[in-house]
Amino acid sequence: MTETAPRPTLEAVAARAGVSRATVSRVVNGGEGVREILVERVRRAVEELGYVPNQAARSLVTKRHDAVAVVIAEPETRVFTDPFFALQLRGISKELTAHDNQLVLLLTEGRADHARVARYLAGGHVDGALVFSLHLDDPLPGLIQGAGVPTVFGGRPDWKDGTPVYVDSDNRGGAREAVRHLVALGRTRIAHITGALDQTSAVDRLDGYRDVMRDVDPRLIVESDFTPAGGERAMRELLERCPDVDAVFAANDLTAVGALGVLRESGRRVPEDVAVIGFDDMLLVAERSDPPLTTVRQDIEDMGRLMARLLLRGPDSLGRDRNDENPAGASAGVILPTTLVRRASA
Amino acid sequence: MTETAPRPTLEAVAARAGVSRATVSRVVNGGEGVREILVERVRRAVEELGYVPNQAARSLVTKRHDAVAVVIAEPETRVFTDPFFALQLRGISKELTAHDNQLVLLLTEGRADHARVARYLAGGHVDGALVFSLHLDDPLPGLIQGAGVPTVFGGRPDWKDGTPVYVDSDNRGGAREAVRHLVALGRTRIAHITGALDQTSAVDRLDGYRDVMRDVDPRLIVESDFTPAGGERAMRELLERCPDVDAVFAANDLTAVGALGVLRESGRRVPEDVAVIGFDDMLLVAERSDPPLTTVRQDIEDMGRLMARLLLRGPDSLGRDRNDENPAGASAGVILPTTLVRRASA
DNA sequence: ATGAAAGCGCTAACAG
DNA sequence: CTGTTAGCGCTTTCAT
Repeated sequence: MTETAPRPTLEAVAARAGVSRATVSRVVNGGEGVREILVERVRRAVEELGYVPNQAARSLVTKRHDAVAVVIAEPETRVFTDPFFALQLRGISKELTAHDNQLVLLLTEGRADHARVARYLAGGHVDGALVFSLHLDDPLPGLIQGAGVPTVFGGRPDWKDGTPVYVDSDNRGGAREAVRHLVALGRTRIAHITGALDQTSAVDRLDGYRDVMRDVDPRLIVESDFTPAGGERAMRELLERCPDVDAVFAANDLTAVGALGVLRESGRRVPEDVAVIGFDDMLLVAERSDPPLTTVRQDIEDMGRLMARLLLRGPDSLGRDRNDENPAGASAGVILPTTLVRRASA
Repeated sequence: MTETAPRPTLEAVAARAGVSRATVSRVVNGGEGVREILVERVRRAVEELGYVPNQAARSLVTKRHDAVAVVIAEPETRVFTDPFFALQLRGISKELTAHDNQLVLLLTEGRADHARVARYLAGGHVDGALVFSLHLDDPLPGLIQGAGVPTVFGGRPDWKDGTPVYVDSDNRGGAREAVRHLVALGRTRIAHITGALDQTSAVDRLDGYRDVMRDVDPRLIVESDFTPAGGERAMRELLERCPDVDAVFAANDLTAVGALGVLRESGRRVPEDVAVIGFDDMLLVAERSDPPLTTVRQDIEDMGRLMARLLLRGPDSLGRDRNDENPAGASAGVILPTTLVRRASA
């Protein structure tokens, strides 16, 4: 259709405003130290010509890109079945937009893409990266760390060395609150169906459960995988091992819903016979399960926003304040609070 | 931490390989017409130095960016409650990656962002755009069309003038298939709960329903909004207006689930008394509803992939083949087939 | 406060 | 087939 009309350049604006390119550049970039009268003149020229700076040319000299990469590893997982992902992106997008940064999305499907992503990041095309990697053994975070790009992780990374900057929900605290609620309800045989334990979120939730249930009967802990089917399997096993169970804290809502089904099928009433609590507050399932699920909510969008903010603020802004209370080696993580949402299941 | 180590340039590689910059450039861009021996030498130098082309410098001269924008308008809508969005992005990402293109994500939250997006696209930062706009009266598509960037729309746009390139599911055909199935089941009082009629998908599904139900009792059509709550409301109204309804085709799964609840509550059995069919095959709800939902599936990921492919292939590849059967004015849309997935509800 | 000039790293004619 | 030479559009000293 329309040939890409040649866009006006700085030169054109300068000519039109009767000043030099340098002056136009100054005005476009804030207008510091330029006479008001000229600023005005340049502004008008920009307006009239519909001038938009050429980002490539600018980047070439400034070495900045005003763009950050968001890398999401292995999206086959839960990422594509729940709104997590979308909410996170929304939070990130809002924050980036507010700072005039672009969002470059990098999705990876296994090893094959690792090299590509690493190369891209190392290639200096973006000013930073926000990375989500769900699995503990994922080599990608390591590669990225090696790419020398400022990075903020989503979810606590399984790191030994260095102090990665990350943002996470208070999985452990949220789990504690859930279990305490169950205790307050007078339940004594409180079980836990774990998530996939190769993810820190699952580990942390298990730890939170253990914090409250000090010397719990180990049979009350069943390992699962965050899926509804996994929840069903786990609940069956649980019922077999401990028919007297009177409460279950599931690692997420999907698992909880699976458990709910098995419980009903076994003739038990929820919450009368067995109270159930989930995690995530995934509205679509938590609100519409039978009975509606009591669960631990995390503010996903806020998490995304915070990650972006941390990244843009620069590597030195975190845990390195003037009055540094933070001895070397402390982890630079930000933990977001969770809240218990009471519905009918507990 | 680490200062951005100065990245090696073409110059450096050239020096190391003992050739000119031009030769290195040729090799890096395919190596056509360069002696094998030199190609080899350059390749090694690139390898050893860890050279990565500076995209900004390249774009500056080629005017290409190997990047496409994905703009998703008004994500407060359903976009953030179902996996649609994520699947679409995955399809797009795969295709773009295969062609070494980057994905720049532009999310908009209302009018305020329109100008920003328009400016960005008009700014010539990307080679094309894939745009999703759900609402008929959304001004964004118009702005984008005006930006002069090659664009492919996701979902049939509500266009009068021009022939926008778009990809859509066969909403109308899918609806027809669903309703025909209901007819084949021997149902005679087949109702339709529509989606939000300011979206073409809802309109098309309604049209599909009408295609089969020629002179249907108008009271069997209830307008709704694609939400579970809307489905409940609509189903209540329907039951009141037509207590003899024996089947309902809901505009999507969420709506269908809402209807399911009301039906159960009213003492009707599904599918014995009333058969129900949804649309989308949103696994999380369709598979786990009670009873599991018979529904029309669309291949969302494929839709994304196709959009990207169309865009990369260039504006002239579509409906403009040598043997042009397509008179001027024909719409350049690609419609993807849907499939009826039978579960228990119909 | 403003302009002149020198590149940023790369590709694309054009010679040779 | 390979090297030389111009810029692409912008920022940034450095003078003025």
